[in-house]
Amino acid sequence: MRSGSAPPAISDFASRVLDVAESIPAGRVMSYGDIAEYLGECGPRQVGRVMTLWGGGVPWWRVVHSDGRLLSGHEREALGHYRREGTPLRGGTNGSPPRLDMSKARWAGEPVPR
DNA sequence: GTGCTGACACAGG
DNA sequence: ACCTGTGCCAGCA
Repeated sequence: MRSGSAPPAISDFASRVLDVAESIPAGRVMSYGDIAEYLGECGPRQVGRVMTLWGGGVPWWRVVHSDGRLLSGHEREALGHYRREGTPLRGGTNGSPPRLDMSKARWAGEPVPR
C-alpha cells in the first residue's frame, strides 16, 4: 500500500488510480484516458491530478498521454526509465522529440499478450 | 454556491 | 510538427 508516504489524504479513488499505475508492467505504458476508462469513474484530468500528488509513489513514467507523448516537465527522467525498462520508443530518426510507440507500449490492464 | 485551475483527450487549423 | 478551443471531473479560494 502506498500508505505512509501520502502528503495529503489519499482518496479511495486515488488509491485505485495508484493501484493501476503500479500494475503496469515494465516496458508497457497506459495513458491517462486509459486509466480513467479502466476505472470508469472519472476523466483523464483526475488521473493526472492524482499522479501530481502521489505519482512519486508509483512508476509515473509508465503513465503517458494518449499520443504517446511523455510527461510535462519530466520527459528527460522518463526517457532514462524507458531505456532501462526497454519500453518501445519512437523517434530518434530525426531531431524530433522522442515519443512512445503506443502501438506496442500501450497496455490494456491485462496480462501482456506475449 | 461560483469560478479558476489542472502530470488530459479530441478535433480543427 | 505546432497551437487553439472545447469537454471532462475533482479540488480549492
